[in-house]
Parts: sequence; C-alpha cells; structure tokens
Amino acid sequence: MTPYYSENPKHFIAVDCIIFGFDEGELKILLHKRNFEPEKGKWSLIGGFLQEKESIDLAARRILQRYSGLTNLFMEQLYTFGEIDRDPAERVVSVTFFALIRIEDYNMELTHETSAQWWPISHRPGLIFDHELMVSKAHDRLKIRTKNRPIGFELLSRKFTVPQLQSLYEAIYQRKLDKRNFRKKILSMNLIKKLDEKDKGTSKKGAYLYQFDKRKYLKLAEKGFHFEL
Amino acid sequence: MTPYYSENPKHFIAVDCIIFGFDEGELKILLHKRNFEPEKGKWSLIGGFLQEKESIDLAARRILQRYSGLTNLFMEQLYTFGEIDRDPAERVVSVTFFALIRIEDYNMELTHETSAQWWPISHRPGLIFDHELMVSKAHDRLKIRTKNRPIGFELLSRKFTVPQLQSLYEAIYQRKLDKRNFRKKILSMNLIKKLDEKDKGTSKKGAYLYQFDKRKYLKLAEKGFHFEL
DNA sequence: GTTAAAAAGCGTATCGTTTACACTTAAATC
DNA sequence: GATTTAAGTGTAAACGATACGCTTTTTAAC
Repeated sequence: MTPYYSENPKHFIAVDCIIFGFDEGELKILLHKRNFEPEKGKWSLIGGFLQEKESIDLAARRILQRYSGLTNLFMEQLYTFGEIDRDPAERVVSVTFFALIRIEDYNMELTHETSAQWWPISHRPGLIFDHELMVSKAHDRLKIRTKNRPIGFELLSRKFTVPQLQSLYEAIYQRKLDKRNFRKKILSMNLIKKLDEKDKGTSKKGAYLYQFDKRKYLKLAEKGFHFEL
Repeated sequence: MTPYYSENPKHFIAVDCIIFGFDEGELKILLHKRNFEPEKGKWSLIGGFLQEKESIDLAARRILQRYSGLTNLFMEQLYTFGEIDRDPAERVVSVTFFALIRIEDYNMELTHETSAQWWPISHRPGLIFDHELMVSKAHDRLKIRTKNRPIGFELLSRKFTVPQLQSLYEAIYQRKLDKRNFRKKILSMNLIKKLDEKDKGTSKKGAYLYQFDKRKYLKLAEKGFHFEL
C-alpha cells in the first residue's frame, strides 16, 4: 500500500437509491422494510454497500436490479451524504442515486421477496436516518430533469396518450397544467409520434396513443436542440 | 461493530476541490503540484483524504482553508467519482466540490508553501487521473449556478462596476453579451446598489461602483423571487 | 333510439421577455 | 482644444408563454 495513502482512514460507503414510478396518476417511490439493526423493521430507501471491485455506478445498478428485476434503468447520481452521525451505528458515507421505473415492467412478486413496496410520494411512511432529505432532494432533481430532458417517458408505458403524459407532469410538478398549451408544446417538438391506436381506458371517446422517438431526440440534441416542457 | 456492516469493505475517500477565481478578465482555477507518488510533480486539483471524525463538508472546508487561507468560501458539492481504477495506486472514491474565491483575498504567499498556482481555465496544464473530467463538470455547474443564483459576486471585489460584472459573466459563459441588455437586466432586479464612487482603472471616464445587497436578495428569495442573468 | 355524461381535441389573442442595434457623454492625454 | 477610450443610455421587433371555451366522439342509461 502506498505509504501516504495508508496514513488515512477507510470508510464504509453505502449506495442508496430513490426509485420513482408512476401509477394511477400518482408519483410513487419504492421503499423497503429494513431487515437488520439498527432501525430494523422501519421503512428505508433501497440500498447496499459498495464492494471492492465495483464502481459506484455498478453498485447502484446491482442494487436496482436486485430490487426491481430490471437492468438498464434510467439512473443518475444525486448527492453524497457524509455527516458523521447520519447512521447511528457506524460512520457510513452514502452516495445516492435516483432511478426511474416503468411500473408495468416491475416484477410485483419481488415486493414479497425484498419486503419492498410502492408508496405515493406524498403519502409515504416516515423514513430512517437522513432518507427523508434524500427523497426530497431526489424529487427536486426529478422536477428539474423532467423539465429539461425527455426522461418522463421512462415512467410511462412505451405507448401513452397525451393526457397521460400531462398527468405525469402534473404529478411531478404538483400543479395543474393547461391542456391546450401542454399539447401544443409537446407536439411542436415533433418528438412523439402518433399511432393509429386509441386507448379507451379513461374515456368513452378514447385518446390516441403516441410513442417517444428517442433516436430523433438524440439527433436533434447533437445539433443543440434543447428539450423543455 | 454491527455484524452486517462489518461484512463489507471500507474504502479511502478523497475530497477534491475545483477552486475558481477571476482575475484580469479571465476565469482561473487553483492547481497544485502533487508531492507524493504516483504522479508526483504533476498538476492536480487540490485535495486530501476524509478523516474519521469529520463530515465531508468539513473535510472540504479544511482543505479549502489550507490552500487559500480563507474560511467561509462559497462551496458546493459537485459529484462523486468512483471508478475502480481512477487512481492507479489504490482504490479511492473522490467526492468533489467547487468553490469560489475573491482572488484579491487570496494569500499569494501560499502559492509557495503549497506549490499552488492560478491557471486560466482555458490554458491550464494537463491534470492527473480524472481531474480533467472534474474540472469540466465543475465549469458546467458554474455556468448553471451563476445563471440562476447570485454567486458571481463571490468572485469579484465587494465593490465592482457593471462592466466588470459583465466581463465575469462573459468569461464564465465564454461568449460576448450585449452591454445594454446586460445592464438593463441586472439593474432591473434591484439587487446591486450604486455607490458614489467611480473606478477609473479601465477607462478615462470611469465607471460607477456597485455593491451586491445580499440581505435584500435573501428576503426576495423567500418570497419566491428567482435570480437569473 | 334518444339523451346524458365524460374526457379528448382544437386555435387565437394578449402579455411579457428577449434580442438587436448606434449614438452621446465624461475625462484623460497629447 | 482635439483625440481617444470606455461608460452609459432607449426603442422597436420577434418570440415564447399564458389565458381561455366550445365541439367531438363514444358509451351507458333510460
């Protein structure tokens, strides 16, 4: 071990994930019942410890996969929490990530195996340690990101209606949006393609289904196009 | 040690700081010559290791003070870099911060003691490890933050002229701004107060000095005011 | 089969913000 | 007193954001 380095202490590093989903018109987060002390049995974010031979991103992917069954989720590093006593048992530094799940892809059987459960973000149970802070920071970041990047689609079915998309944005921003202005803005970007199918789930008339054209977005983005809703 | 915790490995945690200054119309960063192996003698960001009994923020403050002589600098956590081989000698996770210094307050004698030196951000030497990435990410963040928060003032003398402020923003954004539009925008916010003094440093006519009214900003911000330049 | 209900879909006018643009003023130097 | 240098000032056009109500389609109820 290089001498200078070894004069310094080492630390536990945890990776905690704030996993968002969207269901029944509500923004939800995946929480689980902690199964070890301290605070065993209380609700907590989903997390784990960083191992020797994995990068931080990989640790996050490992944890996300274990709890969701899914790989290739949208995920972004959020913030690193490093107060000395944030975990009363040991000094643990936590690197947090936020992730987006298409809730229909989520394997609901996992909720038993992992004691995980979806909670509406506005009616969630109290969380351990500084996890409330983490959720609040993640929600702030989600608002900013969905406004400026086309990542909201990661939370909807691959085929979705304009009213569904609007309802997602209303759930994230926590305010009502104007129907005509919303439709005008999203359609004017030419990033969602109208299909010949209708979804009749929410109305008698039925609403046309659309699909997000990620390829087109990437091309435009290269040329300096800026997504904004 | 709590059993479950102790099954996991511990890691070195470094704190690296991207310190910005503004001088002679240029945006600069403070770098130092690394004095231990590996990469001894090469240019690097300013950093150190997280100790047992300090929070991450405190470690950053400690490092900032050692290299600048200053306390209470504007500082913000940037990102945590955790690739396994980012440091070839050991596995080290680095939590980065960006900080702003009023270069006139900086103690220039420290540049010898700490082998630190100010470099124009656009003509800096090559940096070790992933420090280039860090600088680039810090610069991006600086652009966003100075646009939406009144932190540019942390880089200028407490008394400054409108053309000086504009020149700072031009250095950060790396593009020219319109004189009249810039002045109109900043003055319309009523956050900088005109003094009865002029600065004659850059013109025969002289430009009026102004002062940022932080107290006023904080009051307005509480009421939902949003700074934007 | 007529009626009622419920959400989808659509267009325009106003307001505010951003951008582009050129001359005058003040003071020092020669 | 003529020249130089940067500071300081206003207005018009373009663009984007916001506010706002009626018609259409279909199903279910009577």
